[in-house]
Amino acid sequence: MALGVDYAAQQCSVARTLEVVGSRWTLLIVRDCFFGVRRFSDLREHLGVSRAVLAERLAQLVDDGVLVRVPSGGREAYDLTAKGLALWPVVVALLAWGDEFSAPDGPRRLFSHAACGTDLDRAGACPACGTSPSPYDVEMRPGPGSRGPQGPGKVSAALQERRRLLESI
Amino acid sequence: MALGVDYAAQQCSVARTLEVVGSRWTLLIVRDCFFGVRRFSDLREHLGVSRAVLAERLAQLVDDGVLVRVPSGGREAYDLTAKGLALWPVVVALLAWGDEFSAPDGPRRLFSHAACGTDLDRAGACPACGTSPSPYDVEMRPGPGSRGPQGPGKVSAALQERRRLLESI
DNA sequence: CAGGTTCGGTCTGGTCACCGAACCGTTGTG
DNA sequence: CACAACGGTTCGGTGACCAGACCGAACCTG
Repeated sequence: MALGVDYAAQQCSVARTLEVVGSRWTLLIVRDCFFGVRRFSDLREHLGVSRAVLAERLAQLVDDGVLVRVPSGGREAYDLTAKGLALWPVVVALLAWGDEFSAPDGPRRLFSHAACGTDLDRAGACPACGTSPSPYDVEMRPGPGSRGPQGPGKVSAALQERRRLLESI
Repeated sequence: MALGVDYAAQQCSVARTLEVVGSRWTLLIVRDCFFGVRRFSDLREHLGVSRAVLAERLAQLVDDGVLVRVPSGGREAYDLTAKGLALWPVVVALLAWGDEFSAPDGPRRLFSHAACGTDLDRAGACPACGTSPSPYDVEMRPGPGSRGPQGPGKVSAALQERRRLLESI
């Protein structure tokens, strides 16, 4: 991780993972990528992170093979790679814990299996199908804990719509 | 999180969770608690974190209800609360990702369901029973990626033994 | 093509978190 | 009682993070 980038002698896989995604903002950037935020300015608007840090994190994530930088309509965009998509269970686990202990009004977002419409359980699995759908097959919509868009920006507004994960905003 | 503790306006559960466990070392401390490390000096020996930071993190985790401080044989110890135990899926998800992408020799540790002896899958579920066992019912042992104790300390040595999770070292 | 705007960054100066090392009070132990 | 181990706290030094200024390239706009 940044923050004194290495957990030195740690061989443990948890530490190895945190070296990649353990820095401040990194996992929130990854989360936003799952939500379809792909552009520098959109990430900046939605996260409120400083330009310098965002640039550094994106470069690091590209370096680590979590994201790829792709030109898109004359501008740059960042897409999750297979390695990045594999972080979905991490995001789900963090989300579930936050929903359970820090969301008194209930989840702010709900996720459902697009194929069958069933809401996912806390582990990210579809109770009806008995499988854990890929994020491509997951739909997101506001939940009871939602208090409307959190900011005035177009990204916050877009994330209030029912939408498919990974679909570009 | 420390590191400029708050993700400000972020209402998202992922951000809320990271405010609690997103600081450097925090999740490694929690991981060690699952492994049975309970004492200040043992955590320090195993993690190599500075005294000041460890003290601050432990105090914060107790404040946040993830750990409880309990006297144990005249000394202090830290135990996971129910809220802390609920972080098991987060640790499992990070572990799985690290095993998949940063462990060329295979996992350093393997986990099995104590009740039936079956190895857990990447999601932390028991393929034989079809359930995700509580960490109390999980046994840990060295895997193919293990290169022996990573340090000379008694904690590193103890973690090379086959042992039940959460069992005090 | 001149002038302005948007985008995706880099640079800078200040602040705050992290680090190693030293210090300190309490609790066993010989 | 001397002494060590434990669980911290305190203290400079270093480096990460922040907001804000600056900058080059691409794209309108007239």
